[in-house]
Amino acid sequence: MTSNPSSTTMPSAYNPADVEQRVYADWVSKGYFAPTPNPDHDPFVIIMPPPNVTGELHLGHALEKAVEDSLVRWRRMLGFPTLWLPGTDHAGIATQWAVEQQLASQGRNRHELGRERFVELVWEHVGKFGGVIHEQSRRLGISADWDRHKFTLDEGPSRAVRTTFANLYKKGLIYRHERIINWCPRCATALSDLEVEYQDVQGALYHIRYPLEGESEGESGRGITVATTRPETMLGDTGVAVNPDDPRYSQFVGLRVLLPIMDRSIPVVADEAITQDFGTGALKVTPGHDPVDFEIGQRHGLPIETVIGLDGNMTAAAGKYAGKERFQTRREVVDELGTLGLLENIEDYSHSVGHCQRCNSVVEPLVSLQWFVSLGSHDQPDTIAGRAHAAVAGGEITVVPERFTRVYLNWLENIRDWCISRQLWWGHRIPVWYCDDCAHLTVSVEDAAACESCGSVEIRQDPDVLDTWFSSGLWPHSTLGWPDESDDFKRFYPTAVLETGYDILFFWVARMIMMGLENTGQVPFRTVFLHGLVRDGSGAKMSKTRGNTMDPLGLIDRYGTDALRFSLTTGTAPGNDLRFTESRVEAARNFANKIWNASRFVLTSLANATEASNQSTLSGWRDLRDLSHREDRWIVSRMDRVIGEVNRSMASFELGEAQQKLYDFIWNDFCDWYIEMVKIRLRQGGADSPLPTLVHVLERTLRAIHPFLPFITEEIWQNLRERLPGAEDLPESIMICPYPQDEGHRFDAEAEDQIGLVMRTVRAVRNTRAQLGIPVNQTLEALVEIDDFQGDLQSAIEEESQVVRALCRVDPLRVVPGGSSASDARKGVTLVVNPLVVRLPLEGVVDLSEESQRLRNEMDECLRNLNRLETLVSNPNFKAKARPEVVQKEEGRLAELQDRRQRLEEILAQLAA
RNA sequence: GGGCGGUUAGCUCAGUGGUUAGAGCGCCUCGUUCACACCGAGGAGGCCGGAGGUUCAAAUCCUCCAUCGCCCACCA
Repeated sequence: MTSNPSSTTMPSAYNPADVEQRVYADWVSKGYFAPTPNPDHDPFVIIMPPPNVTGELHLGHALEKAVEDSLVRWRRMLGFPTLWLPGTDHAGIATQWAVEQQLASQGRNRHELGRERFVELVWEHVGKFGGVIHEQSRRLGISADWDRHKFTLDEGPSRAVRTTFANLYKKGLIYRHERIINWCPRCATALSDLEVEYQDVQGALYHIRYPLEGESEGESGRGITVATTRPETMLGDTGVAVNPDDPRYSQFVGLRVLLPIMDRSIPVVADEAITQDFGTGALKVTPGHDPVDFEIGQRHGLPIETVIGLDGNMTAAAGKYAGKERFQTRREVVDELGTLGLLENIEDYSHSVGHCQRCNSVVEPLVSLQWFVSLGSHDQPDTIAGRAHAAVAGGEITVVPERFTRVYLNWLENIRDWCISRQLWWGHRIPVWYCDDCAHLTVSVEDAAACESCGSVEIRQDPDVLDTWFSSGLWPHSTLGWPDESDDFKRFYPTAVLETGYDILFFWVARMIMMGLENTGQVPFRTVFLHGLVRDGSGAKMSKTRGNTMDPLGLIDRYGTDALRFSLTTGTAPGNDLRFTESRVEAARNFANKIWNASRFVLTSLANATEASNQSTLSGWRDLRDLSHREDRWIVSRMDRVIGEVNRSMASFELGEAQQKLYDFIWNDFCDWYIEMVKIRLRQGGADSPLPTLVHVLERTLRAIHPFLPFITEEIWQNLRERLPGAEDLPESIMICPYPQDEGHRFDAEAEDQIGLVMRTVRAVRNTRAQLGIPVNQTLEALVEIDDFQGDLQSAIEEESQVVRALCRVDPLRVVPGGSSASDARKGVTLVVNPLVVRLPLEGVVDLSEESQRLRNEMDECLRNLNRLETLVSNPNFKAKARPEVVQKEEGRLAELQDRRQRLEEILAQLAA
C-alpha cells in the first residue's frame, strides 16, 4: 500500500475520519474489488439489489450492504474469485412520481409538457440525483466492483428486457387482454396486485333496497335489499346476486329488479360466491368495478358498465353524475337514495381498502386492456410458476432463514397472471408496434420501422412502459450480459447468493427466479438470504413521514463506518427485524476503540523492546513453533477455536454469531486476560518474550474480523506492516490476505484448563477483596493448597504464580500441600476454587461469623446442585440413553461437586473448632 | 379467514435438547503513573408469557391458551 497511516504514532483514540476516505480510495485504486481468477474455487457472486436511481441511502441500505460486504470480503479472503456487482434501478413509478410532485409544486403537470419533454425532465432529475446513493454507499466501505455497475435503462439491460418480451410473446406467454385490474387514478396507471397496499378504513355499510320491477321507487313493498361499502358503484350495477341455497331469496332468482336512480332493469342471479350471513345476503353486482363482481358477471353473462373513469371521475355511463368525482358521487348518491326512501340502513363498518403503494390514493378496480405474463400454475411443471416453485421446493435454491421457504411457496401457489403494462412515461417502452393498415402486432427487439406483416410504415408503438419489476426480474442475468453469451455471463451465472430484505421476496426475488429460469434455464442464485427491517427504538417502521429516520451518514460522521456496520449486524438473528438505537452504534464504536488500543499496546511494546533481545525471537511470530508459555498456548488455542466457530457461523449465514464470538474473544480473552498477563513478562524482559504470540494473535484476529470492520483493521494492519521488523513482505492490504482457519493441532485443552483455573482463582480473590473493601494497593498473603502436591498442577500454579500475584495483588503466594495450612484457616477467608483451596489470612479484617455464613451459603448451593446431579446420574435411563460424552461430562461434574462439598465440610469444621 | 414471527435481566436482544441461561445498554460499589474512562475490577438483577405433553434431560420439541406484531386473502 502506498498511502501511509496518518501519523507515525497511533492516537490514543481511533479516529475514523482520519482513515476511511484515504483507505477506501486506496482499495479502489488497487483494483481489489474486481474478481481475481482462481482455478481452485468456483466464483462467488452477489448481485447487489439495485436501489432506486434517485434514492438516498437509509439504514436499510446500510444494513444490506454491511451484510453483503461481510460475506463478500470473507469469500474473497478465502480465495474465491469474488464479484459483487452494483447497479441502479430506474424505478418507473417512483421516479416519475417524484418528478411529477416537483411539477405539481410549480402548478404544472406532465400532460402540459408532453411525453418527450417530460422524459427529458426525468433524465435531468436523474442526472442531478442519480448516483448520489452510490456515492453515499462508498462511505460504507463496500467492496463492490464499481466498474461493472449497471443501470436498468442501459443499453444491455434494456436489450435483455426487449428480448425477454419478444421471446415470451412468441411463446404465447405474454398476451394482451381486457380484464379488471387495479388502477391508480392519481398515477393514471395500472398496478399489479402486489403494488396495492390494503389499509383498514373506517367506512359504512349502506343497505339499499332495489324494488322489484313493476313497483315504483319509494313504494314500500317487495324488493331486495343489498349491502355495499361503495354506493357510487351502484350506477354501474348490472345484476343482483344471491346464494342459490338462501331460502329468503329463492323466489327472486330469475326475476328482475329496478336499479334506482338509473332506472334500469337488472336480473337477480344465483351464485355460490355469495355469503348468506354477510350484510343482507344479497350482493349488488358491478362487474366493471369489483373483481369478485367481474367474475360473477362473467359466469352469468352480465354486461360490464364502466361508470368510473381513468381519472377517478364518473363517466358518461353514470348518467347525471357524469364528470363528478367518485367520492363526491358517493355522498350524493347516498343523499339521493335517502330522498327516494331506498336507503334502509347505514352501519359503521371497518374494512380494508386498496391504496396505491406509491401515492397512497385509493385504488379503483376497473376494466381495461393490458399486457399480462402468463405464469401458469405451481403444479404444472412446464409453466413459469411451476418451475419457480420446483426450484425452491426441490432444494435447488435454499432460502435462509428457512421459514421464508413456505411463504414463497404459498405465494406461488396462489399466483395469478402478472399485469406488466404501466401507463407511465418513464421506463422500458413496450416493444410492440400496431399497424394502422392491417392491425398486425409487430413485436421486435430492435425498433420496428415497418409492419412485419404488410410492410406498412403506418405503425405506432404501444405507448405503455413495462412494470419496473419486469426489468429487475432479469437482473442477475441481464447485468452479466445476457442475452449475449458474454464472458461474465458464462463465468458468473448462476450467482451464489441473493441477499435482500424479506419485504421484497415476492416483488423481486420470486420474479428473478421465474425470469431467470425462463430465460437461462438455470436458477439465478443458489441461496436467498433475507434480512429484516430496521425499525426505530420503539419498534415502528422508519419513514420520512413519521420523522423517525436516522441518517447513516450522520452516524458514520459521529461514530465511524465500522461502528455503524457492526451495530447493524450484531445482536440480531437472520431475518429478524432490528430495533435500532444510537446506543448500539456507540457500543460498537467502543469496541473498535478497544481493538485500536490493544493494537496500540502491541505496537508500543514492539517499539519498547530492545533491539538485540527481540529481533531474533520476533521473526518467529508467523508460525509460532513450540510455544513454551502456558499463556501463549492458551490464547492461541482459544483463538483457533473461535476462528473455527467464526468460519462455521459465516458458512451458515450467522453473521451476528460470528461477530459476537470475535467480540468476546477480543475483549475478554485477549484484552482483559492475555494482555494483562503478558504485561508482567514484558516488564521483566527476558528471552521468552510474549511478543511473537502477541503479534501473531493480533494479526490473525485482525484478519478474522476484517470483513466486519474493514477500515480499522486495514489501518492497524498498515501500522503493523510498517513497524514490524521483517514484515515488508506481507500482502500490501489486509483485504487480500487469506482468511484465517482454525488449526486443530493447536487446540490445547490442558493450557485452557490450567489458565482457566488461574482465572477462576484471580476472580475469587478479587471478589473477596471487593466484598471486604480491601484497598487495591494493599497486598494480601495467600496460601494455595493442592492435594496432589507433586503433580502437574503444582508446577502449573507455581509457574503462573506471578500472574496470579499481579492480577489480584497477592504476595507472597505460597503453594502448599492440601490441608497443611488448615491452622491458618481460622484467621481468614478460605476460597474453594476446585481443585484448589485458597486461603487468605485476614485476621481482624474479616468477621469470622460472616465468613462461616458465607461458606454455609456456598455449601447450600453446592448441595442443591449435587442433589440434582445425583438424581440424574443415578437414573439408569440416563446412562442408557444419553450420549456417552454427556454422561461423562455430568459424571465429571458430579465428582467435582462431591470434592467441593468435602472441602467445604472440612473448612466449616475447622472454623467451628 | 389463512399463515408466519415475537413473548428470556429495568431496556434492546442472542441463545433449537445436556454444567449454575448470556451480551450490550442502564443501575450499585471501588479504581485514573505504566494500551484504552470510548476504560478497569467487583456486584445486584431472570421459576425463559401461561397450562398441559414428549423425553433420562426442555428456554429449546409437540398441543392448547393468552398477548403483541407482520404477511397473505375477492365476504360486498
